Amino acid sequence: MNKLLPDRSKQNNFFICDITDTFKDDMSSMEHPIFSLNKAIDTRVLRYERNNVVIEVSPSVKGLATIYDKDILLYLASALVNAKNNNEAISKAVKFSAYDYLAATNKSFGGTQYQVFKDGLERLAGTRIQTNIKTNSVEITSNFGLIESFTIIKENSKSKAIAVEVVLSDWFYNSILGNEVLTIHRDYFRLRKPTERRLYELARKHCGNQPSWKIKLSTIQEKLGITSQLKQFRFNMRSIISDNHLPEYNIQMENDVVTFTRKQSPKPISNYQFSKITKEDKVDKPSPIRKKDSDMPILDEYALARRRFGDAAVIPEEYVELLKSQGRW
DNA sequence: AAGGCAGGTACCACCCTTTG
DNA sequence: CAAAGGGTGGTACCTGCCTT
Repeated sequence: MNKLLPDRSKQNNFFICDITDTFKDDMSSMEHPIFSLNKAIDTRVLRYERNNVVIEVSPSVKGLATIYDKDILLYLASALVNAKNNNEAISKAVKFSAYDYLAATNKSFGGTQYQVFKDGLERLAGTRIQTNIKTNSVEITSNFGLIESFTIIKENSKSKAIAVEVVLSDWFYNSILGNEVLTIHRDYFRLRKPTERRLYELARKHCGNQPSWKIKLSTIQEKLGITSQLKQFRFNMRSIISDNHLPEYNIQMENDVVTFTRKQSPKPISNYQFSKITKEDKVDKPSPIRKKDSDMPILDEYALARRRFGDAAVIPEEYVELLKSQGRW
């Protein structure tokens, strides 16, 4: 019987960068499964091709980064975004303690957790992504890791806290500078099954604030990155549906069509918080999205707004007005 | 063909102990 | 008491064999 993990968190919200969605522009509808759902070491090369854009995810000998390893990136994104919102200086190199990470992501503090944490860092650093995204009709092939490097610093003087310094890749860091922030429900970290975690991500992204969203079972299997047979996946889906653990969304399945519905009525859109942007913040400051030193593809405001308010949702006029007043629309 | 089922592998939580 | 480490058992995805 699959039970939710205990809730150890005291925080209400968790800000993340939705890093699997940062290959924007011509790839806006892409949901490439970058992270492995398999618990066994996964050394496959994942390849995705669409409209002459090729994305390849290659593991190191340690295997592909898993969906659990992604927690590290979520934690880092959260920490950086919070620091940025507090007007603190941020950089690509981030130092933090393993204990803080475990606490923030609802994990226990057993010795194995520290080992798992270290293995996760290795997989994150080892997993390489290669893509040939075109910018200004120049095709550039770039190859980068999920994180650039990491250093474990053991402090044995006063505390035993294991400090870790992670250097983020440009790709990830720029997505934070670009303010690509969504809030995920804290119960995400209580989801035990990798499949459940991916399902929540998909629901969050595609269903958003819409009342419902339908997708074929075989399509969702592909988007999730599930490689087992369809019959096996169908069986697993039934058990996930009967568990009904996903925060914010219900799932139903009929004739191999999966339907997501909101658990509660969506928040009134005028109360929707779009990543803490207020008029006061923005008017006299350049938009972080338009950072000059950002060499990543710039998201257009429309795509950004669509992301915030859901693909089919109407973008609130006041938000459009806000953007217009800043010359960003 | 399609579903049932068990085994492999690694991960994670739980419990307990050690360390400062 | 908080932080870190170790051992053990449950869990999840995938694979492949077996049954219907």
